[in-house]
Amino acid sequence: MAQRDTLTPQDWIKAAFRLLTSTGPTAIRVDLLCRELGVTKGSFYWHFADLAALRAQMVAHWRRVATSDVIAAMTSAELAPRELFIRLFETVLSQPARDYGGAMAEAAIRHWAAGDEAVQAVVREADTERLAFLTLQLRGAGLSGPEARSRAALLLATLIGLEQLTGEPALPRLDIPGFVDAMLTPARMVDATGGAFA
Amino acid sequence: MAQRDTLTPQDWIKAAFRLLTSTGPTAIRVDLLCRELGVTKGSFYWHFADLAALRAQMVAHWRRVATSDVIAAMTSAELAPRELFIRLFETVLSQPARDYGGAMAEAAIRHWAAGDEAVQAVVREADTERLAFLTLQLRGAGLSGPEARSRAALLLATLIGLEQLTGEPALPRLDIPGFVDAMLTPARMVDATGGAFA
DNA sequence: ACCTGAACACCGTTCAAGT
DNA sequence: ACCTGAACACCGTTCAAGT
Repeated sequence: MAQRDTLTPQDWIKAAFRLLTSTGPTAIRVDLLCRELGVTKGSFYWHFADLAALRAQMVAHWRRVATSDVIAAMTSAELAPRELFIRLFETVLSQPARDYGGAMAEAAIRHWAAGDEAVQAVVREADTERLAFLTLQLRGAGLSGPEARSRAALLLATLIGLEQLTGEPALPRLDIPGFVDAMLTPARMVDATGGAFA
Repeated sequence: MAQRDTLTPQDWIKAAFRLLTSTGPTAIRVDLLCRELGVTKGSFYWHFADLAALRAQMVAHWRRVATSDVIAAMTSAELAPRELFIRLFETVLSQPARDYGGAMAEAAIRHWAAGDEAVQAVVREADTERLAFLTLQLRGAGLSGPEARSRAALLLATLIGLEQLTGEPALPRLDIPGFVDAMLTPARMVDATGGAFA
């Protein structure tokens, strides 16, 4: 593809995401990456210690684009919580538009995390950042602390799950505003001991 | 481990899930499986055409245990939708109790699906079956057709997402009954053209 | 029918040598 | 600094031979 006379880490990472989305996770191989970039395998090992190092960089890129950048964009848009959540769902549901692999990347990354401590740490960071952001928004919408935390985790789970489902069993038409409204509506929370929760 | 004098496919599948949960997805290797079962590699290739065939059997097993069996158990318990949903969430949140790999299996299977048509077909079947079951329950709880379908997809997404999050960023305490109540509460549904939805 | 043991093939990784 | 080309190592797969 379009390349300058010397390769950058970004070139390798982009090529790897391209292979991931086009052919699947097994296509992330040194020889295929090199064919894609028109170099030999030694070049790869000058830029990266091994394939695990490349995956680590892919995960770092995903963390930035899929988490921090999204949160920054949402924050700067200064939307009310309700509209912000609706836009978040729309972003997740319009998967193919993303350039870092979309749903395939999420599945691959969470899979890699199971066998790679470093990857797992980054995924945890991303989830924690998302959770804190969602909790903040829900507090802003008037929910109590415990309730905002609970609903934030459930919202995050829904977003992650939808990412895995998009395109799969032909999802029905979703009433996102209705769902968001339901999530913004406080419930009576009672803890296991029977005492008031909030 | 405990083995009769001749191995069954079940022995291999169980060993593979054991390796998956203990060491991660990269541990599903012919040599490691054989060490675990006390045989040589030729034995594996008498039972299975290749590793892809073993994975296909693992996916088939997951589909039965994680989908059909769960639905059958829920159905025979004859619970009201609200209690049924609460129990479903509890089942998902108590991951380690499962014997087919739990959350790690879900991530691995959805990852394999990206590069394997046969696996993808089974995952699609499982999702479709879950979706139909949840939709049926929501209709039983009094939601309209379109609303039940929408909420069923969002419920399924939440369950799948929670499976990926369990244990990860130390989830806060979740108010599952409150969430279920919110999902059972009908919303005014209006479609994109502005007309009444249901 | 079920498994052994050795061979082969593929792809990840290394490294001395080039520019 | 960045890459080539050849070598090596590992693990998936095959297969003739054993019981």
